[in-house]
Amino acid sequence: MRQETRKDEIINTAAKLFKEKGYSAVTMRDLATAMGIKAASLYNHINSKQDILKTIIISIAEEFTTGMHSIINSEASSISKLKSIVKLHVNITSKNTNGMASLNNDWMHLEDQLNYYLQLRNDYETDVLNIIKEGVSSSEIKNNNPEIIMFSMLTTLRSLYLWIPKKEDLNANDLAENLSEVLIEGINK
Amino acid sequence: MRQETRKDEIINTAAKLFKEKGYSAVTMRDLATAMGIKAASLYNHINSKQDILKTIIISIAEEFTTGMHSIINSEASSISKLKSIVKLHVNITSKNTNGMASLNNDWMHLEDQLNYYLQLRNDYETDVLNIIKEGVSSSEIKNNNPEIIMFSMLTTLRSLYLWIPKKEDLNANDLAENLSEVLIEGINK
DNA sequence: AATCCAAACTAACAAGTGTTAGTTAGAATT
DNA sequence: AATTCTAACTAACACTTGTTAGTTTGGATT
Repeated sequence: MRQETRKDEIINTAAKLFKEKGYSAVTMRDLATAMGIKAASLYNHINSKQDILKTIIISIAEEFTTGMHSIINSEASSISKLKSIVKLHVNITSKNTNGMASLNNDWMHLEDQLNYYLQLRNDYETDVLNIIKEGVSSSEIKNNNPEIIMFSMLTTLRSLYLWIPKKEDLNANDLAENLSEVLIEGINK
Repeated sequence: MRQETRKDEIINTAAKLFKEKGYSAVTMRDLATAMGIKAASLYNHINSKQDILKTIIISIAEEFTTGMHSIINSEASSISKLKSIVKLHVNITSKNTNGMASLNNDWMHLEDQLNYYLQLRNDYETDVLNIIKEGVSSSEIKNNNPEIIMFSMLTTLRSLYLWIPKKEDLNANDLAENLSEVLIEGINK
């Protein structure tokens, strides 16, 4: 457990503010006030506002990519791969809801790293879609439009950052379990 | 079919820009450039930047409220009420994807109307939740956590604005049909 | 012909933006 | 005791922000 540096504190505080108002609406003076210091002092620790955003988003995006690779390489049914994806989202989001908000809402304000992010995101979606298509081929999954299934799953999972903080009583495993059930089995009795 | 005024053009253009970069990142000069005029000229037609956001968001929010009321007052099973909600979202979103983006992403930048918006939103969620709970009581719907069901449905439906423009070939009815199937019946064969 | 009006313009404003330069104070290390 | 490091500070910069005031233009209405 590496201990939290001053830089980490700034980045975490920034993520929290970005979640509330969005990247563009948060000023360096807002961030400084939240830290209890003056704006100029921030620059002893960070390079730029943009660099804060980059740090927040890219690290999470890469975490998802790593997780997805290990799911793809596992020998498992399509359904159980989808369940692992649910778990992956619940786990990463639980650890860092504020960062997930930035990833979801402020990725378009990335500058140098925008294309890299878009590539990671696109690859990820393709991977999910392929798992669903495999499931359809092997008759595990109903032959609905695979893109609609992907869209529905991913948008739900991407919105977890809004929901997890409100339900702190529900632990991560239970949530993943319940969510898998709803997403995969439906709700009709 | 009321014809589009200059003010409407500005608001629609603003919604498009807000979708791409978010309310805070769009300047009045950006908007003016997109309209092919100077920033000051905008003020012959609109009162303020904030007023544009208000117009975009509140009208849509009220449309949802109206739709929900007629669904609640209908004599229908819980499942078919949920299907009507899916249709409501598909219809409203199809008509105005850009506005839906603002509603989803920039509501927190509302000033005078923020509390009103939050009230509409909260009432709407409560209505959805009650429909689900009724369905559970009447054994139409599986006894999963009703809040998880609501969360999953609403986040999917709220993200339609991202998806509909990419799939213009799919007509609104087919999309609503497919989406209902996935959300209600699940994907497991 | 005179008036009105919609819709654009130029010029300017006060406030706020991210960031840099240079400095200071205390704690830790040599 | 001298030095380095961490983390703050003040002051300032060049630029951008939303918005206002006042003016001009060309077409429609009287």
